[in-house]
Amino acid sequence: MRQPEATKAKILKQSGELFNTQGYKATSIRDITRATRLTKGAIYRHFTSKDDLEKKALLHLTETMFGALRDRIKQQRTAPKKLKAVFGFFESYISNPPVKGGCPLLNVSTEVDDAHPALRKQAVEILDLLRDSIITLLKNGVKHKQLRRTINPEYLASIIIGSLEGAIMMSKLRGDSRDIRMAIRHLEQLIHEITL
Amino acid sequence: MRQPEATKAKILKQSGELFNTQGYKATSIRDITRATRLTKGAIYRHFTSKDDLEKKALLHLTETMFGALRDRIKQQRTAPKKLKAVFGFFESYISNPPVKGGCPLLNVSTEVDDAHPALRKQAVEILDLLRDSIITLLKNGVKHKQLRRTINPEYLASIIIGSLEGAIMMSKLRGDSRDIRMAIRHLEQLIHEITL
DNA sequence: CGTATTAGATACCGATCGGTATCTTTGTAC
DNA sequence: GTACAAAGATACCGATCGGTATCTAATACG
Repeated sequence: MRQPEATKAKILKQSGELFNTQGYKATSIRDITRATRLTKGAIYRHFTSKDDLEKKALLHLTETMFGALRDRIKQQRTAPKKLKAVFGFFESYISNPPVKGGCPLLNVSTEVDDAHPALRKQAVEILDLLRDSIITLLKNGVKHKQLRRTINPEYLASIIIGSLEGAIMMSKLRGDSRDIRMAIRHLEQLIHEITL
Repeated sequence: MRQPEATKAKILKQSGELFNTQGYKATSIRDITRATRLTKGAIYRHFTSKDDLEKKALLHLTETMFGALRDRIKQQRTAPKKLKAVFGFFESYISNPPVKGGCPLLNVSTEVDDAHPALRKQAVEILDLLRDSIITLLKNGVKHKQLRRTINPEYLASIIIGSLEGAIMMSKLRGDSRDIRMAIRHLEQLIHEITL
């Protein structure tokens, strides 16, 4: 019955859900022991401190998120369709969340202040990764003559991510998907205008 | 030296700043006593509980925010200019914040989950107020023949608020105003297209 | 089978949490 | 000036915080 790797994975998964729903500071070790049905001893055997667990749980959330996102992107062959797959992925945060609590990037970035520099750095890295993925996607679209040569990929990536994250905030707050769907409608129009 | 109203106002202001920067749950009564140089006795004289203080501090933040926003809107005479004033207000959250910690709506909405129903309800009310202000602004623009009759005010309001909030999240995380400025550039283009 | 190692449980640490009861100080009315 | 009410300080409550030392039980290996 002793499976340390499975135990560690369970702690990462459950604590990730708690951090992403309740917040990092607001989630106690005790909350995690209740969720995992383990004890403090088990948790501190696998992680050196709560900060350590926070960092690794966020990393796990990020990998889950980007894994699901890449799967969706891969299924499409052209840049416009790949972009729409990205939009669909963000809509799923409301309708069928890949991780509980919504977008880990949005959640962690609003929680971290200057007192939490490690998590903040990690949040910037997540944003950069997402941004770079979309920029690459747009540039490939230009290269393969699917998108207009005149576009500004950095600018468009910022608009796309910002619109989606803001809409997720609103939709999650209201508990319905209207705002995220409107954002997607707007972004699809935007993509349509730059599609060749 | 005894000025209870001034004391209460000080508690509201300082706790609002702390809640808005560190988070509501993450800010302790002790943090507030340190910031105000008062004691627990003083705080619990003016507020019945921490929950009560959280609610009233958020209300105070909201009033400050909408007060500053309305001032900017009033200074402009036409709907397109009033909208640009709204954009400028959101840009000030990064360059010269009217309240420390950025947008209270964004901050509170990502913190509240189902365990915080009172604050959540208040957050929805703030979003509704902001949304309705912009919808009214757009409808007045149509009425006075400044904006096209064909626009969808509810849709546009959602796009505008979402883009701004998402961009604030990114700009605050990165510590520079590039993302919020790009969002504003995009929204100004959007307004230009519907201006008569 | 016996033994070393390690996963995980238990019990405890000082500090801090939100909250309350009580006391002192201040301003006011007569 | 004295009595009274209100403002704020102090001291304490039980519960919980993150963290650690120690103990037990399960596995791997000879």
